[in-house]
Amino acid sequence: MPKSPERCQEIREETRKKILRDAMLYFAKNGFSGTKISDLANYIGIGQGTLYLYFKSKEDLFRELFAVCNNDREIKELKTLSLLPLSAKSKIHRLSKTVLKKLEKDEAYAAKVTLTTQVLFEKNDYASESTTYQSEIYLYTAKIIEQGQREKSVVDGSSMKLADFYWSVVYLYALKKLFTTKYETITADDLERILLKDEHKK
Amino acid sequence: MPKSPERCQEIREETRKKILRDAMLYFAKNGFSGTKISDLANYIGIGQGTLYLYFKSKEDLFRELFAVCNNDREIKELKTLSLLPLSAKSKIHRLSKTVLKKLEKDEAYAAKVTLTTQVLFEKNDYASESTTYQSEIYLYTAKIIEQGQREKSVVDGSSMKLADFYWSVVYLYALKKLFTTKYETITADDLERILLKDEHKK
Amino acid sequence: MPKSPERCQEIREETRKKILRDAMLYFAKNGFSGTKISDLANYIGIGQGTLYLYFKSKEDLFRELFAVCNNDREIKELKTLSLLPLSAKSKIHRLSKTVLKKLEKDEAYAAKVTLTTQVLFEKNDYASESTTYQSEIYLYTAKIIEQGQREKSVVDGSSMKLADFYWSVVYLYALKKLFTTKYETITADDLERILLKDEHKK
Amino acid sequence: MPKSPERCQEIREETRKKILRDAMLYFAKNGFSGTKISDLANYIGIGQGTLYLYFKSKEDLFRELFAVCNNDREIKELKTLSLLPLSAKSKIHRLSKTVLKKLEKDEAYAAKVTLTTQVLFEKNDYASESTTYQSEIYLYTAKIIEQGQREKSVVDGSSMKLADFYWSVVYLYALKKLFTTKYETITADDLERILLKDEHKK
DNA sequence: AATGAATGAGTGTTCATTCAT
DNA sequence: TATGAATGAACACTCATTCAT
Repeated sequence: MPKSPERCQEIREETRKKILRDAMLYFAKNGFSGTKISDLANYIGIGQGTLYLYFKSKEDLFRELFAVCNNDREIKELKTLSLLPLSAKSKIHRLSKTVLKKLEKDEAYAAKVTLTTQVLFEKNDYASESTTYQSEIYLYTAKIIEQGQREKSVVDGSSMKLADFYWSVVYLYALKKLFTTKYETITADDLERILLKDEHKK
Repeated sequence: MPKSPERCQEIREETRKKILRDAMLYFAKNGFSGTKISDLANYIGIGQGTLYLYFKSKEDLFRELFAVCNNDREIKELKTLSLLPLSAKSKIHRLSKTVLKKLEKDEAYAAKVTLTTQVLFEKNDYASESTTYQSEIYLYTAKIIEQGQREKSVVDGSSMKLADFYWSVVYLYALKKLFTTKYETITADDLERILLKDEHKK
Repeated sequence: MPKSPERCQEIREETRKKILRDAMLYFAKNGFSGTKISDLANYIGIGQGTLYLYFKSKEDLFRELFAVCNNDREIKELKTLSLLPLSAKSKIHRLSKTVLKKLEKDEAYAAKVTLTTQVLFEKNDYASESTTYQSEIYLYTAKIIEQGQREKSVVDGSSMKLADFYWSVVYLYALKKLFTTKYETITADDLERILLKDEHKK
Repeated sequence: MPKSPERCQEIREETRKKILRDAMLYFAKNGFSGTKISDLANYIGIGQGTLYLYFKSKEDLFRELFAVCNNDREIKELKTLSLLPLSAKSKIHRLSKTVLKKLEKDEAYAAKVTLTTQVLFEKNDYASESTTYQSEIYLYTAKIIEQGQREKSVVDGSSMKLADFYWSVVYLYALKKLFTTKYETITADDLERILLKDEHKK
């Protein structure tokens, strides 16, 4: 006496989404080896066995999670930004404001960033995937930086190094958001200073 | 006839030191729950049982490790620096150069920093100790920052926030040192830019 | 769909009972430190892990076992007997016959008695609980003995000492039952002789 | 520069004796699997390694201990007693007094008895040796009992069963001596009552 | 001969995964 | 489909035995 097959499929998809969403936060807070399936299932509010109806293993769940994190419209947005007919300085300003706002409002965003970092700690096997993803983000950021260097608004130095520096700081504050109860977040000004030559005109 | 008691004591102390030193690196690279006692013992080059002659449990070993990390002359050095009759700018310059050099040369330093960060990930119970340690480091850094703000060489804003920002970036590059095979390190200039108002005079 | 919750609870309770029952015999035969969890689980016919779903640790299992042993209707039965309007001699006779029959038929009874004794060997920490339990048994036995001394059918001497003597012999034959393959059990007459003055009237 | 070889040998023998003596008590109180070599060595007051200069293994030490317990002049004494031209009643009286006095004064005797019993609990493999030993003791006791039955002073029944009963009670009070802090010991009268028909002549 | 630090096989306990319901 | 009880491989820890001194 099945419900309409489509509806059924729909429900499955919803549960799967819920698991991914909740697991992301849980893994982010506890790390891979620090996460027990029993605790995780309990946190999500489902039975342990149910997890295995949706994912082959703990490893598999983490892998998919990680893929979801990196499969994003973020790259597109950044690409679009980099192509806009604006000064590098204002692009950097816009980017910084957007990113800090997301960090502030969206815990899932922080979790996503944290997971990416965690891979460095625990699961170096995924590092290559991570790198692939980052490289796109870095690529477009580096483009903006190079534009800024031509416009003399951005400091000298390897554009990739600077892009990495910039995003590393973003990662850092994602961690802080997730793990520190009371922290003072940096402002867009602080974040921009990593790249911008000076602020004396302000 | 027994071994000479003094020599015996000496050997014990040496072994203990060796364990702490090696375990620090291993824990830093693998995290607490990612570290198996058998692997760790193997890495150090001793039997599993030997570990338990020196430390009551895995937990206990980690705890002591963590205490060692935070019991340091570093605080003193920073305090001394903060009291020197120098401009804030040159203090910051000196500090930045010293720290980056240490990061480059001393893997143990990177490990130490990483462990402190790891506690945030896995073992929030130690967070308070960590905070205590950091707060002293932060305090003296904040003093230098305030001096710089009076001298108009350092950007405006909460001195604690800025100190936190500065050291967070240092932590970040410790992580990179330990986990990333190929990374471009930042320069002292990059690090200083976090605090300094502008560099147009350079 | 979940199993019906009531049935679930029921199963849990049954398994728990089974573990307690089987473990009692196994511990009785092998002692606490002589019992390996793997062997015990195998003997019961469950997985090692299953034991830990029902009991926190080996220690905990033993403690509960011990509590079960001492939580008994036996005390009540003895109390009732002591209050009946009968001669001490016939009370002692009745008690002796009952006890010897139980020893003969019920291996669990022997195991129970043995565990109590074992505590003396290995786990003196529980001795006080044990003593509490025994003291009630002893108390009512002593009452019967005192009645017998007034009736001149029971030998002189401290009633507690005699009660202890009587039950000690019972314990002894419980041990024999459990550990000796071929042994000649004593008769009720033999057991009674510990207390009764003479049998010349028989 | 050795001491005279004989003296050397002598010292070895003394140490060996000391180990056997102390180990007997320790094993008796803690059981075989309940005894750790480290604890035992500490109790004796020697290094762990030293034990292995005198005994091949823990097992070996226990085995020798057990042999020492059973290799005794006790059998001879009992044999002599059984052959004396005395009434069975007075033989039983003499035996009972001697045994109870030994129990009272000599902790080692209690330990010896306890070890024998322990074998039943933990190390059934030695049971046969134990039985051999006991059988001699039992044999001579049974002879006395049979004499008593002819003389009408001892109760009817299998003489071996009665001998076993008698010695079991002795064992019991050895256990009590070793493990119970405060206990009331039985008198020779109590012990004799196990065998003797009546005491109305007293 | 004596020691106690070192070892690793063995034991207690946990946890990812399976499976009966 | 959903559950959680059951499992055993894997892990933390212990302890009889060895060995350098």
